[in-house]
Amino acid sequence: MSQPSRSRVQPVHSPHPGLAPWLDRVVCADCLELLEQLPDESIDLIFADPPYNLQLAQTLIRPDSSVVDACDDEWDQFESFAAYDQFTRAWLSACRRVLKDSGTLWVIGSYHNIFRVGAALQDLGYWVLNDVVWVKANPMPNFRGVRFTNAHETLIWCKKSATAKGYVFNYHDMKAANGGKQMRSDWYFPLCNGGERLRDEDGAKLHPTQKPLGLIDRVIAAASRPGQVVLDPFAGVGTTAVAALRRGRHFVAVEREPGYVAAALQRLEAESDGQLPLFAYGT
Amino acid sequence: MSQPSRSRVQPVHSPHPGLAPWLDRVVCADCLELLEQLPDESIDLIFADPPYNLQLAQTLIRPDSSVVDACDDEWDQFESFAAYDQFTRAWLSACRRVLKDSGTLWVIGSYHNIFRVGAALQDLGYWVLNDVVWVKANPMPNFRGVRFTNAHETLIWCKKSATAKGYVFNYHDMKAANGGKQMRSDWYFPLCNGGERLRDEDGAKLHPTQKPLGLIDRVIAAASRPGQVVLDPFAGVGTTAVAALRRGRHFVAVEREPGYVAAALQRLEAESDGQLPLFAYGT
DNA sequence: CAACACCGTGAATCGACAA
DNA sequence: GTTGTCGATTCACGGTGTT
Repeated sequence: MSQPSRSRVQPVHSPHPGLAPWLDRVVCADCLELLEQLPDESIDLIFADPPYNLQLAQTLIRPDSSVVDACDDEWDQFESFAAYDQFTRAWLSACRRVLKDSGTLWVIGSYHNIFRVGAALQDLGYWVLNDVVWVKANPMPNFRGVRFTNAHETLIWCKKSATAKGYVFNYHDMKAANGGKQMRSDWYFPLCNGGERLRDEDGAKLHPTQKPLGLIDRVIAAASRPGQVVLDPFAGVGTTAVAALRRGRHFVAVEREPGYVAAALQRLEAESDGQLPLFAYGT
Repeated sequence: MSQPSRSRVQPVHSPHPGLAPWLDRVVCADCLELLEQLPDESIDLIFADPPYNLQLAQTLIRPDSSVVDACDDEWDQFESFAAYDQFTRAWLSACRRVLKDSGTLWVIGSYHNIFRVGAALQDLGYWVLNDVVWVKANPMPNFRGVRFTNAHETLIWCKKSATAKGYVFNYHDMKAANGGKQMRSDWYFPLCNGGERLRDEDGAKLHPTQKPLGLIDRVIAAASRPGQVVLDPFAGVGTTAVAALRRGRHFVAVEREPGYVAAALQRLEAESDGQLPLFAYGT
């Protein structure tokens, strides 16, 4: 990891010392390499959407004989559960070092990986505050009729340790957003599609698993305050960064795939309408 | 484990050899002791609602009897998780031996234990088919307003191995029960209360976590056929047995606490209206 | 222009059996 | 183990085109 190669338009008088080179940047790097560069206890909130290790065995055909466009990307391939566990513990450990004692971590996953992630974070000393289910309005059906429709994903929300104090939970905002009743652990959102889904000129999706902005917005609105720093170690096409920007939070976005980084930068520059400093590439 | 001490009213001409002493019985025993008595590959469906009280697991299983610090000590957490994992792997292994190759296992839990259970069963070779969330119609609010309302629990449905064939999924029944559309992985049920909740003369709950009958009925209806055998290694007050009985499935119910066993027997005798053989106590 | 029909698609661990 | 055959199998939403 070298320093970013493009300088910002304006100097930032940051209340976040040591983060300046990466603050409000999308950095193209392996997340472990970048996390090594960040100071201890510098991050308020982490949202992580790691590879799910789907282990797809064959092509899936719909009843109308069309082929499902599966997530078969190289970055989602792991040799074994043991290899996935090692990867998981590595990034969770690195995140724990940079997380403030008052900070919290969110991870999203499916049954393929979430149990392993949950056990690993408990083993590392994180303390679970809630698990939350994203109930999908419009999931893909089970075409063969051999299982239940996979209609949800799971998020885990945890603090740094059982004894950690001072984490942010904007209880009243959540209650207000839920019609005056306490926000529950089941969240209903549609899949990311329509105009929100990023596509190339041919209409192909830019990212196989782009998350809905509304989902991440709720995470940021619930568990951070304006001016705090949100880290996304698997930033993809930058949905977390966009949500942070709109909510007035700083962000540090890390993504290994240059194509995703380019899409995220384009999205953020459109979002900020030229008012934001330029966003930087790492190496 | 001795043989049951009370004989049945009628001989059972069972298509389930080796299970006769425990078939359609509530056995008062530690589940590991009873599982040792069951033949290999004799069970079609297992529903397990294991304890997740870490303090309980610690006092029961921790090998040494050293005095531990308060439960907010990190080392203590590790010890506690390790003890719980050991307990989990033991009963999951025993269940896997008695499960038919075509059988499936369900486990229910909350964020306190479900990640550990899920990782353990994957490590043991079970293959997850679905995770299912029980979305609670009427959850207990979070009185202190420091977290989201804990409004769901998680069930994991798995088969014996990735290559196991022939598991039961009554797709059309589930579809019909869902108004003609595929049954999804999010199930909406109220908590067990009202007339369904078992209480003593003082109105106190007989069991702290009695599950709603509708939830377990859906599990049995989805994943077993009439005449098959359902095992519940943590039977509590016998909800699984009642559900199996009503659906025409045989059951083997194991529960360590005599008070719960007594409640389950009373419930089943009322349920069967004298038509069932007497239910047996183990030791 | 409104209403309707049609089509594409989404983190998916998606057969059983005989030769 | 591999291959070929037979058979059973989809929901919600958004975009486009037609009536």
